[in-house]
Amino acid sequence: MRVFKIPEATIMRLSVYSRFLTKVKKQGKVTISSNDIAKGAGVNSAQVRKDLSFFGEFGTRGVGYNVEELEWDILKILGLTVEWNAALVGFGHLGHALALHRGFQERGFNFTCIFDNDPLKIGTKLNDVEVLPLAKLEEVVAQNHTRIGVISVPADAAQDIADSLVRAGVQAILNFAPVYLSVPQDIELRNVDLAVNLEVLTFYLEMHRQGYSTERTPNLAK
Amino acid sequence: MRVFKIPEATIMRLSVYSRFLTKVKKQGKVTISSNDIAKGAGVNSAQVRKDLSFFGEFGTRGVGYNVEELEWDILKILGLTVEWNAALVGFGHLGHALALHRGFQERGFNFTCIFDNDPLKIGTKLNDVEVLPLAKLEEVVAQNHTRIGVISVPADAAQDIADSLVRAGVQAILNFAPVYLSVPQDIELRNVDLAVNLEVLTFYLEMHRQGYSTERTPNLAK
DNA sequence: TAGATTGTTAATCGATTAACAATC
DNA sequence: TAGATTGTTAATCGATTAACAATC
Repeated sequence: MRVFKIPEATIMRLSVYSRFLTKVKKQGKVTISSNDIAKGAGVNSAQVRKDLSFFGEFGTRGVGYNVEELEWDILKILGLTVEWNAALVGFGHLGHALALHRGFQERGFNFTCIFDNDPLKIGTKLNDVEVLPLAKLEEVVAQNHTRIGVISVPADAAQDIADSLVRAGVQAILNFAPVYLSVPQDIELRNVDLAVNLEVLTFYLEMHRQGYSTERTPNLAK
Repeated sequence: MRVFKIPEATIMRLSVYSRFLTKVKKQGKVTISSNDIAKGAGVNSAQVRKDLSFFGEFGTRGVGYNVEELEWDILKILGLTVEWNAALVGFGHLGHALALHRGFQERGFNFTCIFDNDPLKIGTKLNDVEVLPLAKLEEVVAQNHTRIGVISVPADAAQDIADSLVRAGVQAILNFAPVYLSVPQDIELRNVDLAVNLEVLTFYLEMHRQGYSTERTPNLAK
């Protein structure tokens, strides 16, 4: 099997580039340089060109990139030229916010099934989608061939949910619970940890307060 | 000024370790090895020891770490032995979920002021906190000496909000809007991009579908 | 003492960046 | 042709990991 090693940071940046290109396209720009993309994404231009070079040649020397074509090419790389269905598990405040999140809709993500164990939530509907009990998860997710599961349940329930999703046949899990989940090697798992990012901030504030300079690698987030 | 270079990945892992230690403490364990912490956080034991070594010596050779002491020491490093007040800007679904997010409360984060520009939301209350109009942001944040701002407004409004927060004197910003924000160098800025993480998953699913193996660096998220 | 596990060094590995030939 | 900008190489930089002496 062909092996294709791409830094994960590259994938994350491509996602950022593509959204920036969408914005630039709306402003009517037709052509853009790696330098302008870099400024719009907070990285340097060599990084932009290097990231793209993993996947081919997309620009014209001396000219730059066609905004619309490059946007489309990146969306193709990310698998975003089709819509994706996902199962949402946990319909609390965060789950609710995710289900309605504009940033997901804009990029073609749909939550086609939603699960919770709260009797007050079960049976309610979000648009056309009925909230189902957790007991139905494996059956429904398997039947729908849903490939992506999103976990927004409390930390102590998350591992059980992950296990259920895996048994139901999902191939990828996005986990919002602040806990490390163990899943089989062939399952793609990513964690979004809201508190971790806030704690990075308090760490630096605390360091500054103590009179330390905390120079560090410039990175995407800065 | 003393310079203190710590990989940001180390800080993020410390946050994960400390939550795992809290869990372990509740289970009644008194002592733990770097190997067990590593398993609980999905990293290897050398990484755990290296991460800690930036800040001192916390264990006993041949024995391991005292769970409660290490938990506390890490919280101290992260600046989490005190409570933190933050300003929340944007009280839509996501802002609402963040304000009620258990993972923030547990770690001592309070949103002591909330802003939105929707007349229907202004004047409503969340617990004791009244939602104020954006026009009040700079005045209130400055008066309260709020050091952290959290942005959960649509992408096209985020830069203006960031500018306001900076003028109001915040030192750190956590941005949930899917856009790169430009802020002065001395402001700590981190982005939580919900869609980026989902798109990393679709990228790998798409690669697999096309018959590529996407071996890559094992990392914290996996 | 024997076994266990830390703290740290040095090697390895991988990602970022500078520089420049290619070329529009 | 002169100027601009890409694509790519090689150098640099930084983070991870293996290995082991220190030591409980």
